[in-house]
Amino acid sequence: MAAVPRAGLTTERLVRAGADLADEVGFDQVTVSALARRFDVKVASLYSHLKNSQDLRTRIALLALEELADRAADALAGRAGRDALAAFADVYRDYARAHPGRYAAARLRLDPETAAASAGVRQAQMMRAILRGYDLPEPDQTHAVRLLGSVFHGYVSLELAGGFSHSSPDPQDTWAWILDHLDTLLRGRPAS
Amino acid sequence: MAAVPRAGLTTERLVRAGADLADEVGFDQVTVSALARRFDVKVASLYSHLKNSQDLRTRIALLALEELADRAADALAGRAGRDALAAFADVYRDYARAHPGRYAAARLRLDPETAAASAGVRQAQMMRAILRGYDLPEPDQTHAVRLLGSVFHGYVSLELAGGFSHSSPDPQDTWAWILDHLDTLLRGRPAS
DNA sequence: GCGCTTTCCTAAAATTCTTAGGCAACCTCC
DNA sequence: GGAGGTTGCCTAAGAATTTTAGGAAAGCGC
Repeated sequence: MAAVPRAGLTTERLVRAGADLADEVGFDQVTVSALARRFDVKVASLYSHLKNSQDLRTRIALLALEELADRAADALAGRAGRDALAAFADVYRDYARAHPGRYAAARLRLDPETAAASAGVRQAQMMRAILRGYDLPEPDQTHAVRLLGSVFHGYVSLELAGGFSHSSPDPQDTWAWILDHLDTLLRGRPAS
Repeated sequence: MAAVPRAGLTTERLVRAGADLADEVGFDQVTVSALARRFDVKVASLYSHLKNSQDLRTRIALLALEELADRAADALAGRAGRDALAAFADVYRDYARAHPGRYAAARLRLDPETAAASAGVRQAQMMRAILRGYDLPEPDQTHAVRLLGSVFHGYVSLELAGGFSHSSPDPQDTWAWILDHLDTLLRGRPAS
């Protein structure tokens, strides 16, 4: 009898392949069936490694949050102030552009306890670390964390949705303008 | 024979009901089947009024964009400066909180020509009208349009995703803080 | 080699999306 | 008021996805 080689499925590999699939065809096109096809395996086989379709999506989201946090941590090393702010912001923007499916996954609504155990927490901590350089008293610091989160997510999200495409000025210039003004705002001094 | 009363389906009614459904169960749970159940009608019957499932979602998105633009236009009447800015921002936030499914629909990626014919264009025009009160030269005005869009969308989106829940300070305070600082930023003078 | 666990399978049910074609209700026009 | 055309909703059917249940075989430890 022909030996039937194992495909070597693991939750890890499935989630990573699911993330790649998301980047290629969009997060909401990620399906257990498509993933099975990619591994040339029957659909039911995946259910030994994944609880269900939602479980797959959640795991991709957690992977994306980890990757984002890792990159942010790297980018922040040795930086402070405006430098740190820009580095952090660029990580977000670059990640979203390079991995739109993963980025969309990271925006998935997680139930509170899953969210609390995710790398999203690390991201918030890094944001606070950046803001320490601006010496804001509470509750301003928290307000600022929320503002930065909103701007970064909002901008990246709109740019990804094609909101700024084919229009001048260059989105890159807007990005720099925004970072400049955020820096100024956090310093409490007027823009040039 | 028992008279079989017509359900009175129209594209209009279906889209409105679909939007309500989105608010109740989430935009991505909006399905042709669920909509048919709601009208107590067979699924295939909807295909006389809707091209397909994607068509339904697109129409809900366009409805939401119209509603948002209408509310924004109402809110802006007779206002200028910081007042107009806050009124516009509150329309977004309030709409998203009252109609989360519709708001999610409004974030749907539309193909460029559909987007160009949507009420999204009116929203951008209103944003520029608000900014005329701040007297910004180009390209700063465009940068500012993008910044405001990012902040409004980003904040509302994060708040809706539960990002600020159960944490102090009150999100309402953050919202006011952000609007204050945006106003200041646009004026080019330091915050108090 | 012998069992045990893991891995992947077949089979089957439920749900959704979509198209094709039919009958009956309604509107128009004589 | 009936004839004919149009519209509205139907039945039927196929394809895809999700999920569960249970089976066979591969590879591990002894």
